[in-house]
Parts: sequence; structure tokens; C-alpha cells
Amino acid sequence: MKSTIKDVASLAGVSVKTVSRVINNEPNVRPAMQDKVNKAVAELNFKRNPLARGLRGQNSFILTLLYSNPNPSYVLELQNGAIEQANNDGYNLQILPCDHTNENLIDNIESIITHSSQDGFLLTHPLCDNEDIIALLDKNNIPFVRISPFHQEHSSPYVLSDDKQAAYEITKYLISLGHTDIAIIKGHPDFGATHKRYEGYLEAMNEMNINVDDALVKQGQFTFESGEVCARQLLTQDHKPSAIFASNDYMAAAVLKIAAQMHINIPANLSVVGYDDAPVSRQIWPSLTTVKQPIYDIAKHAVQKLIRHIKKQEFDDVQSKFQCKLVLRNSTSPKL
Amino acid sequence: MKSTIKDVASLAGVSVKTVSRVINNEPNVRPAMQDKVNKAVAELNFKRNPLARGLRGQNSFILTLLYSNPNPSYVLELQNGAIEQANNDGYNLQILPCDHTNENLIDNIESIITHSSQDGFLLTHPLCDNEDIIALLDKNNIPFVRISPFHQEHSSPYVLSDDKQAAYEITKYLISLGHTDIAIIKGHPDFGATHKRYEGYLEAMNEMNINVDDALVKQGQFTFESGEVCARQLLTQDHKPSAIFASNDYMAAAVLKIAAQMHINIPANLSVVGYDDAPVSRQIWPSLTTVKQPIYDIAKHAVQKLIRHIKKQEFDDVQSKFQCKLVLRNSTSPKL
DNA sequence: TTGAAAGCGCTAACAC
DNA sequence: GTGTTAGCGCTTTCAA
Repeated sequence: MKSTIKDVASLAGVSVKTVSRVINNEPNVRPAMQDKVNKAVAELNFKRNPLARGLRGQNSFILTLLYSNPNPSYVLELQNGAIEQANNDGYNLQILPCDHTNENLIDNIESIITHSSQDGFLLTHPLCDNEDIIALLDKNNIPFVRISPFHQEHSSPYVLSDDKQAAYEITKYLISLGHTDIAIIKGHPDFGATHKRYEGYLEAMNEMNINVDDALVKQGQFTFESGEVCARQLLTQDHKPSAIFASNDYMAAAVLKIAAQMHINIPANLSVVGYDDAPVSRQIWPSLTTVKQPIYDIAKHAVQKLIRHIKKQEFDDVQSKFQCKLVLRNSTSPKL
Repeated sequence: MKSTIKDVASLAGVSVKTVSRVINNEPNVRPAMQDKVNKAVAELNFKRNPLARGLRGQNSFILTLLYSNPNPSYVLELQNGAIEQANNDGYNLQILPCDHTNENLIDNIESIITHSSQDGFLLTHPLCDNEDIIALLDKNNIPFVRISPFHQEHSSPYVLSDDKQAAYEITKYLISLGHTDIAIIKGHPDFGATHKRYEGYLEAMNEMNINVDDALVKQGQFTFESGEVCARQLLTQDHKPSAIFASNDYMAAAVLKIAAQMHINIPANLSVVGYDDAPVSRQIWPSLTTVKQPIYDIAKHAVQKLIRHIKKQEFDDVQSKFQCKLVLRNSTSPKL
């Protein structure tokens, strides 16, 4: 049977409180006592009952990861990093998928936070830019950490990857290959990443004094289908690009499809870059030059930040910024 | 503040036990009482504290989804279905990723089940064919439902999709297009699905009296890279196939890559089919003819089965089998 | 530095 | 049909 704190106490010949002190690393316990308790804990293979702990104390040691994101590999990497770190720190992670376009979103979330007990929230974009959600968490005094927010006014801590810088670099890379007619397919306007990536693109173009023709800027939605539409426009209009920066890999894959249908050789006659290093970027031919965000590390760090925030212990910067990595593959080549 | 059962009791002017009876739908409460309690519950927006409930009762209302699977879209669909159904039935779902190749797998799982409280496990393949895990759960008397097991001897309930039938159908489809030199790239031998899909292929070939040349049967690993290796062999050896059945979409995508490099036109000169309806099957050109498993429904059903199993209430079949759907896209065409 | 006792919110057991 | 009481395993007073 499962051992309880009482079992440990009687085996060690001390009071339950002393056991509690030892397992919680509280001060004021003599080393001799600690040894006795630790031995008993080991012998009985004792672990605290998290339910009882949560019921008694004011914290449940449950962290909630709230997301609304159609990118499975992104979400899974986020989950894995967050679970890893949470477990390391003695927390459980509750996974909470939701749909940011759902009308009842706020009500759903409210029902969850009012009637279960989580110590904190991890909010991914685009949810972390939703003012109603933020207001709700603030109202209920629930600590949260935002992952990749676009708006950064709020005083809560956040973690992000330097999307603008990465977009700048990948655009510079295309320019370094000799391209000047570089089109961009933007992402969904609700996502902060969309704007940051566009800014990085613009900065690189401006810095190199390359004029950005409006006709080379297309509004996508981050979906494969939107990528197809934009690619078809770009490759049939008067001003045709020699390189296309798609704001994610799904849309970049769509460019490859349209190019194949039009018998445009990639990368010989058209260079294409994506963003995210999604599985498809490796599963397609030519494989995509793209940008890899350190999602796993971001998630781990966000959990650490959240726990610090919950414990109000150490001082921590409000912002943590992670650098992305360019991944050079086969969809780009020097301009002929 | 959060309301408790006591608040409800005093507002309704009844005892806590009566409130407990009402919120748990127990019998022997007069309608008038029920009304009073329900009104108070609504007014206070009361919800049970799951921690207290779990601590007191012998069940925690936590179900654990244990998986070890490199396919993000599969895992996420599974999660979503399971979460949906669990929440509907008043359970929480704990997500537990693990690595089936990890040496300490059993110890890790044992540490989890010994010292936290879950009412039941959902086991996906290949974990559900791991005898050590099954023995561990049996030893601890934890109910579990297996998802897509290969070995079906164990008496615990399981849910699966009819992989053999789907593989049979997609092979028949290729045959119906006039193909006879149909190669198969098998999946990782540790996965039950690998064998079922191979069986379905063999059955279709045998039924149509088509001899299966060993040279057309390649051992893959479900990875893109293994698909590349097999495709290169198939397309360079003496006996070249006119159609290839890859046991999943990743490997099918790899076939497309190798074919592109060898300037083999798909589907005109080579038909390719995959399995799983993974995102890549839509993000690649030509898009893949493949098989869609009803993963979401399988997950929901598995949760229902698990809850019934936990409650030992209704009789339920040990096996639930779901049919897959052929998805016809652009990677297949009649043999020239 | 240590321990006894109370109680978190709920449900099971038992009384009425 | 309804209420009282005990106690799940733990941590938090507060006293020693």
C-alpha cells in the first residue's frame, strides 16, 4: 500500500510535523533528525499525496498550459518542455486546449479557473494578447506567464523568441544570395508573430536600400491554403519575385506546390524560405530553408519564470528573449 | 471567494450531506430539497473541489493518457478527443509523454502510479504491447484501456482501427488502377500497425492472385529517412514497382522526394499511397492518397470505455473496432 | 528545535 | 429521507 506521512513518522520515531519539515526543506531540524526521516522516506518509498497537499495548502501545484494553436508540432514541443520543467520542480502540468475563435472562450476559461485550483497559467499567443483573458486572470489574482506576446505593456512576465531578428536574418540571407525582388507572405493578423516577422523583413530590406513593392507583400493566414492563394498571385502577377519569404512552413510548402504546378524550378528559378522548422520543412523536396525557434527551451523557461512568479521569491526580469536559428536547406540558391 | 459545500448547505437550509447527495445525483432526496439545493448551487456558482473529492473518496477523477509516439498530429488529435470526453464525464486528463525506448521506462511509470492517484490509464501503442507496463498496471490494480494494441490476448478492453482492412482496401485501390508491381514499405517492427498493414496488403495481393516479389517488400521504420532509403532501393533495383504503398505518410513523402530527384513523375509514372492522413499528406505536391483513422473518435471512445471499466458498471465489449477511410488525392493514377 | 491538534472540502458510514 | 460525525493526508497554527 501507499505510505503516508504517518507511516514515515512512526518508522522514524518522530512527529509528523518533523517529517513535514524535512520533506519540505524547512529550517530548524537537526541533521540527526533529518537523517532518520530521510531513511524512513527511502525505506517506505514515500511520496507526498499531491491531493492532500493541495487541499490543505493554498497551492495545488498545478500549472495550466492554455493554448489555441493549429500547429501540432509547435504545441507538442511546448507541452514537452513545460511538462519536463514542471515535473522537475514538483508541479503538475494541466494541458488545456481551447479555440481562440470560440464565442464562449472567456466563459469557458472562467469556469475552469473559478472551480479548480491552479497555481498559475502559461498563456501562448494569440491568447496572451487577449485582453479579456488577461483581465480575468488579474481579477482572480492568478499569476501567469505569457509566451510570445505581441503586446508587451502588461506588467506580467513573458518569454519570447526574437522573431523580428530571425526574420531580419533570413531576409538578409536571401539578399546575400543576390535576391532583391523578395516577396513576403504574411501570417494571420491576429498573431503577434506575423507583425514581428514582417518588421524584420522590412528592416532588412530598408537597411539594404531595397524598395519594397506593395505587390510583393501578400496577406496570408498561416494556413497552407492561404499560402497557395498568395503564391499563385505572386507567381502570375507582373512583378514576379525571385525569392519568397513565407511567414511559416505551411505557407512555404504551399509555394512549393504552386511552383511545381507551374513548372518553376526551386531553388534554381525561385528561392523559398519558411519559418518554424515544422516537420514538413524536412518532409518535402526541396527541403525548406527556415527558422527554428527554441520552443522546448522557451517552454521550460516559461515554467521556471511562472514558478518564481508564484513563489514571489526571487527577482526576475519581466522579459526573457530567446534567439532563433537559421536552418539552411535546399529551397534557396543564389540568384541566377 | 470560492463557495464550499457548507455555504451551499447553509444558504439552502439543509445539511451538507443533502447537498452532497444532490450534486452527486444520489437517490433518496425529495424533489423540493433538490430544488432548494440546486438554487443555492446556482446562486453561489458552486463547483466541487476536485482535490477534496479525490482525497476523500478512493477515486481522483484523473485519467492518464500515456503515449510514446513521434507523430505530433496523431498525438494531438488523440489528446483532444480524450480531453473532450474526459471533461464531459467529469474527469481530468493527465497527459504523460514518455519514451518507449528509455531504459528506465518502467521505473518512471511505476514512480508515477505509486505516488499519485489516477483512476485509470489510456495506453497507446507501442506501450500497450509492453508486457512490463501491463504487468505493472495489473499489479497495482489500475484499470486501463489499450489503444491500437497488436497483441490482444490480455483481458483488458481495447480500441482499435481496422488497419488490416484499410490496408487491404488501399492495396485493392491500387490494383483497381491496373497496378500489379506494387511495393510496400513496412513500418517499424515494434508497432502493431506495421504488421496489420502488411497483412492487409498481402491479403489484397493474394486475393487478386498477384505474386508478391520479396524485392518489393522493404523494411522501413516509419521515419522519413527510412522511407528515403527504401524508396531509393525500390526505384533503382531491377524489379521496379509501378506503385508504392508506404506504411505511413512520412515515408510516402520520402518516396516523393526520391522520385523528384530521379525525375520520376508522380502519379504519371509512379503511384504512391501513404497512411495516416498526416498534415504533410496535404502540404506536399502531389498531395497523398492515404488512409484516415478516426483518431479523435477512437480517443473519445477509449475514455468512455475506461470510465465504464473503472465504474465496473455496464457490461461492455472488450473490443471496439473503428473503420478507417480512404482519402483519394493526387499521388495515384491508373497504370499507363 | 520539536510536537499536538486543528482543519482544508468533501464523502462514507451510520444514526435518526 | 435526512443529518451528524469522522477522517482522507497533509500543512499550519501555536504551544512546549
